[in-house]
Amino acid sequence: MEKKKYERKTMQTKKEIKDAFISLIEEKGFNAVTVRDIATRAKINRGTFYLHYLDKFDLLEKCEQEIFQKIEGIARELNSSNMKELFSSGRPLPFIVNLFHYFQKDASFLKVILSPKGDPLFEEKLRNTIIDNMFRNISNIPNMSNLNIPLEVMTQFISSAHLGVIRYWLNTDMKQTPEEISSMLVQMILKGPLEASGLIKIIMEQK
Amino acid sequence: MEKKKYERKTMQTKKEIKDAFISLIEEKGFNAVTVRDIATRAKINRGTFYLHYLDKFDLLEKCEQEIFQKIEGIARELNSSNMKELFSSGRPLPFIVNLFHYFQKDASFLKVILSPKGDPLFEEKLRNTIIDNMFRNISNIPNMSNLNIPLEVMTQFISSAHLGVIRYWLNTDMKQTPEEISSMLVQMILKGPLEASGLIKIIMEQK
DNA sequence: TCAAAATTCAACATCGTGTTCATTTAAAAG
DNA sequence: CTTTTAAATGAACACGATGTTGAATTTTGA
Repeated sequence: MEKKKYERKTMQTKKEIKDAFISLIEEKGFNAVTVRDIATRAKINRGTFYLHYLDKFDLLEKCEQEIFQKIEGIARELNSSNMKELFSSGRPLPFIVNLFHYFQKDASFLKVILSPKGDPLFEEKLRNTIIDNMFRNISNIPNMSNLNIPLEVMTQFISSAHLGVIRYWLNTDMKQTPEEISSMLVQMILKGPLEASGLIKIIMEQK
Repeated sequence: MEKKKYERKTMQTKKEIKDAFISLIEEKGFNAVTVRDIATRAKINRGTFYLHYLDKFDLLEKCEQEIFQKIEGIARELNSSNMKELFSSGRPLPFIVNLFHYFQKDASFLKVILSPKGDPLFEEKLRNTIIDNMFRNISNIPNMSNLNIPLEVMTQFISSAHLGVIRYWLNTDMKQTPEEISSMLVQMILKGPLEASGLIKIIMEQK
């Protein structure tokens, strides 16, 4: 009760700053947002902003850290899933499903930050996180060197495809359930997108 | 010979501006680059910059326009390829192969502009261009509404996967030939990345 | 009510911006 | 080589965002 005495007040101010920040990124893009803008929108003094953050980059970093801490939490609470089981079952990784569930909750921020108005570095970090958790126990597999396609090329393909679908899902207001969308993803990964969607069949049946 | 009299001089200055611009984006990212920086690096007066461009955003736009004009040229010179033939042959679309050939030439700019230090909107525009040219004659196909996976989800998956591989290829100094890398891509699209790479087989053979 | 913490307010030097205008430099043409 | 004319320079300007300071004020919890 010593250090937390005035915590509530501080937290409220920080929340107002973050809310203003997100709405401003959505409107004009992160780069165009100024500390003035944030202070005005949050109805605080510009000096108050600097009591909590070094600058707008610091604020961005703090916001992103929150997200990654939650993702780490999700990854930790899952027993590292068995790849072999995944591949034969055709079911999405529990990590991915839970990720979509979480994204649904923090959609407003994630949608903005993953858009072209947001932070390109965030997408890169998120891609790496997804790959790390997806192939967590794959490094010990031998004979990796003689793949038809370099492992790195494949992981870039998979992680980018995931991010593309995540971005689309957020931008279209999450019409599908987390289970539906992650199931689509795993089907496209396992069979290829043309086969999984059935499009290839339709095209082939045409004269 | 009326208007082009002093064209050479102008062009040289513009080239110096663009070269300085690209190297500066690579160093500090587009957002951190100032007109001052560009003028200093290009060894011109700051005022001279404004004789040619409105601001750094205008310069960025002009640079990107050049790229898209070249891509349009590539798309035009190809007879719109037959999807059915593509799917049964397992060969990459000529458009994609030619795109990689062109990317190899303008690699220095494309690598930078597609990186997190570049312009996120450029990637989005490039993704749309790729999809437009890939599925050019697909809108007339009936029964699209009852696909297993919404067409938009599939196209986001495919275009994002392509961009991921393109980014990787540029960042690793294009170790594969355009033919090789686009062949990997089409294999991953047709069979799925795990099957195409052979990784799934290796994992399944493990006890 | 009182003390501490959080916030406000005004002021400051610094830097990048975009514009201007007179001047200088350099290229093409005679 | 000289003239013409476009391109580039250099200096100055007002503006707005930055990050910092110190004193005053408000809010909070005890």
